[in-house]
Amino acid sequence: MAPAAAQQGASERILKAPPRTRLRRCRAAPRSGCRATAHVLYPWGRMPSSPTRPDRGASLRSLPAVPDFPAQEHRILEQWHARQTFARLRARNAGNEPWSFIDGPITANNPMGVHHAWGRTYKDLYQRFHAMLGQDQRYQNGFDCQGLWVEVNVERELGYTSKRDIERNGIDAFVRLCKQRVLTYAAVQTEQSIRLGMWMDWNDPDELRRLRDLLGQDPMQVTTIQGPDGPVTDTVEMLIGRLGLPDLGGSYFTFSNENNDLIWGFLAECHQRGWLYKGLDTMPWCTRCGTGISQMEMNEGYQDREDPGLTVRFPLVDRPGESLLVWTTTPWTLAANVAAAVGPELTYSLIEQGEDRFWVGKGTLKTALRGGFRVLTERPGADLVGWRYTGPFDELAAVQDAFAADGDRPAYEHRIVAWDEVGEDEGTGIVHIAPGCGAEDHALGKALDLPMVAPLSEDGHYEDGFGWLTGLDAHHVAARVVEDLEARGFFYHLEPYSHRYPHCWRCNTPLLFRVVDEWYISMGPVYDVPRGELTREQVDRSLRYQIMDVVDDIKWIPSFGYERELDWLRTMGDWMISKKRYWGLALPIWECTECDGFEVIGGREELHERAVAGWEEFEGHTPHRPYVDAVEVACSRCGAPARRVKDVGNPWLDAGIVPYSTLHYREDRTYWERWFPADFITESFPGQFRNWFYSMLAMSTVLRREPPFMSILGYATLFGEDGRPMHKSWGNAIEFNEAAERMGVDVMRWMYARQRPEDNILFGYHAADEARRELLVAWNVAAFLVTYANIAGWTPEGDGSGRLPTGSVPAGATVLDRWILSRAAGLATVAETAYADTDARGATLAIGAFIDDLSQWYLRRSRRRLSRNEDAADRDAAFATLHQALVAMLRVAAPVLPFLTDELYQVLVTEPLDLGTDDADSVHLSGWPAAELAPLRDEALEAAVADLRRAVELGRTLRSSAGIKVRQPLARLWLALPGGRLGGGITAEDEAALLSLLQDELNVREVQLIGDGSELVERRIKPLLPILGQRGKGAIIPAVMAAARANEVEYLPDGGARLGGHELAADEVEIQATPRPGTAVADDDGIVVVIDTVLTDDLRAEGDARELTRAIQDLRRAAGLELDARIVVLVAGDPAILAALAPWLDGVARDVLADSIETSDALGEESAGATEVPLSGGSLRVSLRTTAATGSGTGR
RNA sequence: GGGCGUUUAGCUCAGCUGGUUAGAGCACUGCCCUGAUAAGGCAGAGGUCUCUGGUUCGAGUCCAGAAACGCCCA
Repeated sequence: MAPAAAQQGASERILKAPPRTRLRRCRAAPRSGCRATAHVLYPWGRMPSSPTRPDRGASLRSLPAVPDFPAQEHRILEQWHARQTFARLRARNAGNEPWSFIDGPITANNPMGVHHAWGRTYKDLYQRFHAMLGQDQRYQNGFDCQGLWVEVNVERELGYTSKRDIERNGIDAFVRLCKQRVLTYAAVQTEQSIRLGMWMDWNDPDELRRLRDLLGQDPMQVTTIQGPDGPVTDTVEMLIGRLGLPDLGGSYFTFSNENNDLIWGFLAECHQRGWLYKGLDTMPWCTRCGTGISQMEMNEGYQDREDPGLTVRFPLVDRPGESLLVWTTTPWTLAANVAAAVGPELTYSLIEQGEDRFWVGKGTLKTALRGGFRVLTERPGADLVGWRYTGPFDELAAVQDAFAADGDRPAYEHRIVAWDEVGEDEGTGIVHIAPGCGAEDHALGKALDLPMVAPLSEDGHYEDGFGWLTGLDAHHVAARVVEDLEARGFFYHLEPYSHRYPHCWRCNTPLLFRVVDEWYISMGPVYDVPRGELTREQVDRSLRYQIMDVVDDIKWIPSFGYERELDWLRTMGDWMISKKRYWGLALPIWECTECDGFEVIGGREELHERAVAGWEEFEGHTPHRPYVDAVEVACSRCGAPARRVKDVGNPWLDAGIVPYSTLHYREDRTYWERWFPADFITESFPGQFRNWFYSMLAMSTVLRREPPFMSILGYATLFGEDGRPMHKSWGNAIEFNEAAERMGVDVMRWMYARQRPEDNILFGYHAADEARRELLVAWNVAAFLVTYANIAGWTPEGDGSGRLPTGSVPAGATVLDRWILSRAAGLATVAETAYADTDARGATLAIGAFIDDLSQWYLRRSRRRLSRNEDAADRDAAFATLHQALVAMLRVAAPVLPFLTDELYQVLVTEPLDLGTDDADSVHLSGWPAAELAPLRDEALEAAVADLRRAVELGRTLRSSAGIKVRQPLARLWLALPGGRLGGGITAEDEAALLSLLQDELNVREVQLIGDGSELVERRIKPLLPILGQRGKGAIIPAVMAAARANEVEYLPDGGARLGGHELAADEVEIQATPRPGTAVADDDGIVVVIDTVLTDDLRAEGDARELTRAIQDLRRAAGLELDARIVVLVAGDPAILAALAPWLDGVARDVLADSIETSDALGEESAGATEVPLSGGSLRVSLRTTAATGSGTGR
């Protein structure tokens, strides 16, 4: 605390004549320096001058007018660290009822972005809320470590261009670099997450970097790291493999031994049930990465691309002179052509062009052909089926081999086949079929038992047997193929063709299709009956339906997630789990070198037992390539050695197992049962239905047939402020670190929390400014409290046990005090329901509304009570109320705004109560306040104030339209209320107090309540339509409403009314006051306000006095005076005006802290800074000077 | 081609189980309040609630169809 600040607010000002003595109450102040002080008070509160004030030590730390959120957040982070705040929170809740959250692992491959911060805000805020409820939690963050994305980045850093580079330089070195990269970014993301305010069981980032460096030196060196239960010593490689396990603590890493081992177990389980198989398929293939791309991944990589649109001719063998015209955008696949497909239902035309005769789909004649033509005949596609044609590359050895007779199968020739999928939207209506180069082609080829020509190697070059093509890169042969076809007479036409084409989602290489072996988990059959009608046996056979049953038990937020997941499960193909890469889960599949059997090993122990060779090489290593590849087992079918397939696993396996691996499913079943299933998970919806959500569901269904999590919150996508995806080259990208330091993370968290999760968020500094302004209002309220509490010498009192008394109305509280406290209690209740229901938005909006009420109503209406109040008891009640309301808000908002709330909590609670680390010295240790605040709730009062505020708005509208400033007092205001009462259900005393508030707010000398009998208003009827509708009287509504609008109403003695010939009961109508036409009135829903606009001289003079006060305050501020600096005011002008003002000058002096107001008919020399103040009767010149007595004051 | 979502003011979005006169924030204009002052308030302007049809006494809201956009799947 700055010494200057500590000395502030030393004296209490009682600004009233005549002189008297007053004792200031001594507040409970644990620090020294509190003593009762007597002040002699002079007229207008002149104080004995005292340049240095007594240091009472009990003042509140003053707050800057404009907070520096980022700087403040850094200070709070240090404070949390120094005071072990999080550790104490965990200790306090340990053993309580658990609330289980499982963190979806973030890929530790790059610094985290602002889009990660969105999800991580949810993760943190719900954890913080449940901690405030006292629930025990695990707080384990997760890092996703294995997979192609890490490999690609490491390759880039190394400048590698293909898999051959990796093998040449050693798989072990490459895998080690991948591990190092993961550790690097795990450390970075840890630091960033801490910056975001996430409370998790974090590793020390420096320790992660140390392990990374040691791994780089020598993975086998032994080192020691500090675990939660003591030091752990092992080789560096093995320590890294044990990260996140109980003895090391910290974040979980999906590359851990335990994670990998449990996946082995899962795959072995799948195998036992017969669901694991090797499939041969054409699949999208990235030639750079040398790997197949799953359907799921392919969907992420569609991009616009221009390809050659090539039309070729296939001469018909049995119809000399006639050819098929076939169109393709992938000329490289023509060498693998096997058939030409026609739509059996389509019509085909034989046309003549010069010497040539072509068969073309009738619907494509105009687009496919070039130049004039003549139609010779037409035939249905079905007629063409079976015709033989000459293929474009029949001379190639590979083609001849594929077409040759093989066993039972006769030799094959190119021919026309029927395919329902053939369309006429583009091309020629005749489709080139290459079962070795396309997924659909492959399926068709399988169905028709066509031969297959597979032209490409892993890196996308033609295999042997393709003549001049052999060895060429398929990406770059189009031009030469076209040349070749032209030379040999197969060419018809070429033009560029733009379309969406799949690209590798990691490296952007256009994908090709290739025939490969991959490993799959069967999802089981899809039955063509509604789920409800499936038999038990059917479900037992089909994993997809078992998963669906699990999905039924989960609460999806937003609810459409449920349907999405089911839809995905209904339509998904088998789950491809293999990838021909290096860094990842080593698939535990050992293939026999002799027979076609394979073994699936369920864990490291089992592998050890069954190993027949190579165990020594593997021992001491994590289960990664290349060491695990050395182990051989014996084939259980034929006894021959079996070797591990070289594939690694799909990374979603890694993330999907975490509800088991991180909850110690294998080694501590009691622990697992305590935390499984998770109560809550949250991730971004797009994509995860088929990724993390799916893999967790699938794995948990196989292992337990139970849901791994009970509720799931999905959120949408983050875009730049311009509505486009964030992209560095578009200039709309914002890095997390930059955003954190420029706007502050609380502002960011506020934006995220108030966003509707299912809507995409537009993120940027403009939006941040809006959010920031909301928080500034809360800040201003606190700053105001601190400033004036210090001037008044007020500090909060503890209850003696390190706590703040909450839930009781301070002695001497006004109706407004009780109102804001009721609002605070209501806020806590509403926010609790919202948070508990995973509705951070609801909580955030409620907090925002409360801040608004606190600032716009409570504080604005209470300013005078807090600043220039002669009644200390009343003033203290106001301070106590404002303090309690503010602290209540801080506690409710703490999960969303951990920094801002704790900073203010320090100032308002921790410091003045002198709380230490044995107490709740942080808002995050203060517990959830709803129960404490509940006794303060008074809903009738809240309703009454709502009415009052509406009346105030009407009054302001009237003043505004009459052109009368609020500063100008008015004689009276008439008010009509529905039912004649404010709200209803409050005491007459409260009502009177609220009306005097109205009087003050609208600056009128008198408020008169009027009934509907007054000549100012008339009765108006409002039929209650929903009630009428419910009672089946809908048909009479038009007539009733017409009468109501015309005010043709007959009021009945029982409170009912007759309208348009229909009699309505008392409870079917509401009778309201409405302005009688022609008066200066405003109304809204039965509230009517009328103002008296007649100004008397007396009223004008009072208005002038307020005008003068305003002007002097402006001068004070312009002169940079301290809030409590004393002044002398000089006023010059027309004596008549001065005379009219005279009765009000004492009041003015009091308000502006003037020792005296000197009047004259002309200003002297010292009036250089004088200002002209226009008043009703003419203007005055006003200036001021400080008195010598001015003290050090309250700086701001 | 199928599924899901979205469509309300210039922009971003509220609008609960249908109730007659559709709101907020930002931006714009004017005014006001103010020792919370780099904040705050009021007012103005700005809308065929995407379109068509239906249910209903009454539709932004419910139903059906269409269109556009987005996501997912084929």
